[in-house]
Amino acid sequence: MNAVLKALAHPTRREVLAMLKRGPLASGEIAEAFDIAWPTMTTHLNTLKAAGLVTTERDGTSIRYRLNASVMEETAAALLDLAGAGKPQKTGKKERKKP
Amino acid sequence: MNAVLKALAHPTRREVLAMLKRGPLASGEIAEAFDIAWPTMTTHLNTLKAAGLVTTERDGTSIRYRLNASVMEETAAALLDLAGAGKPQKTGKKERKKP
DNA sequence: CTTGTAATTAGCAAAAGCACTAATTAGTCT
DNA sequence: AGACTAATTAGTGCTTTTGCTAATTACAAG
Repeated sequence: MNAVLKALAHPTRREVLAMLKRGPLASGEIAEAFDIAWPTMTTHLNTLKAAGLVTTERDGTSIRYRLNASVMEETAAALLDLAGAGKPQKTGKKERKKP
Repeated sequence: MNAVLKALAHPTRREVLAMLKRGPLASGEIAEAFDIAWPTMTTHLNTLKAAGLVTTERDGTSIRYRLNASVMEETAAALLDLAGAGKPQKTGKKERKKP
């Protein structure tokens, strides 16, 4: 969760996520959309990936980055909990996965 | 929004917010609950205040810090939006498949 | 195998963030 | 007013983050 919030704490990375909302993109397509060097974007993408906010898959010559919405949804839920909002919190219990 | 996410990107500050969820506290009470020097906590509290996550009010000899839940709720909503969930954005697109 | 395209890793410098001690302000209470 | 308490500001060192250029890997195609 710390990694996720740290990843979200940079405007460029949030913009990348907003781009990926429309669909998966290749690293180069993302880098071209910004005014920064390609290796710098690789660093940002690595941060997002380490946080679990995006996943990657090879597609021929390029690598596609895909948004992982569930991680962000969980984080939003955690924030709502931190705000003391409506839902009664689960006292730290994580969602149970299918056994 | 950037300031809010940056403020949330530190464990100590999130713990402070969790404490304040139970009710407003004085700066000293907060600082004592952690293993850091008082001035360091003042810096963290200033960060939270600059982000709008807390408000302050004088109460006799001490200063009370109070959680501002609405800012965090708005941030959570923004994250959900970034995840593509909840309210539709201006595109109004909902889970559309690629043609 | 060699060339070309896509993307990452290495290595470095500038900027920002965090925590500390010492000094200072703000307000209360005799 | 003067002393005492609560909290913040100043100034400093250290670590992390960010962004760059140059070099390198990974894969596809001729």
